Amino acid sequence: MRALADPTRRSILRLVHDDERTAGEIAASFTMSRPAISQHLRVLTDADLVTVRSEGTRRWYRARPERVEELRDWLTDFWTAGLDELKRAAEQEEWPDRARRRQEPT
Amino acid sequence: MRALADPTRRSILRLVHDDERTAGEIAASFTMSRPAISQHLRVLTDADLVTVRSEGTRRWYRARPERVEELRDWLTDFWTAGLDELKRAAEQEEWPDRARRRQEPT
DNA sequence: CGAATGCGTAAGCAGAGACTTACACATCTG
DNA sequence: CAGATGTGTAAGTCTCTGCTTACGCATTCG
Repeated sequence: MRALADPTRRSILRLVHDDERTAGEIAASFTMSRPAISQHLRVLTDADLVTVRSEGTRRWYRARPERVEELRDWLTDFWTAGLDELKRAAEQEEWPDRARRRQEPT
Repeated sequence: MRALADPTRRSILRLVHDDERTAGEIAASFTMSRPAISQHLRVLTDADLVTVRSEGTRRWYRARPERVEELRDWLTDFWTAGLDELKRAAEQEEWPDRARRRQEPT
């Protein structure tokens, strides 16, 4: 989710949507420095939104469409299905008990 | 999009999904300070994800479901429909012309 | 009125995030 | 092997974000 929050990363994702591309090719599409793109690519791969394939010195990147769809489905679920359970969970916060857990619900 | 990137804001959104709630009620659901929630509510209202209604000294918040669905639709479009145009636009970056605009594509 | 309630805003701070330049490393190529 | 090529990593900077405390401003209520 956070990976998609950045516009540059969204652009990158679209670039490698149907064509495999090398890091250099991708970087050439932007004005910013190559390392910056490399870091964005790292975020995207960590989020499993793209896959990498090494070929010689080059690294080919490709999007993983199923992951984006996963995210869209999650967004749907977030909003409709299972809402009641989630809401109840959120409301539990209203009566804090001693076992206070880190604030990182879905 | 950025508004949904924060987990606290997502929780708030769910809280006011089907019930109108006051700022105080919402704040009581979290461990963090009330002003912090107030700021999150501001982000959400700025993003038109919730509406506010003043009643006396209280402020009632409610989610705008259509906006979330809008976002989900956007995500779908982002990934499927209109992809070619968007991709072409992104690739234009490859040949930067003098009129360089701020890096903020979709 | 004046105090109390319910909120938002201001200001400050610590940490995260998106860049940069400089560098390291692997792989091809002569 | 040595240089060139393609790429990731390190380290530093600047800005944004999410919090906090302190305060200000309406509204209600005694």
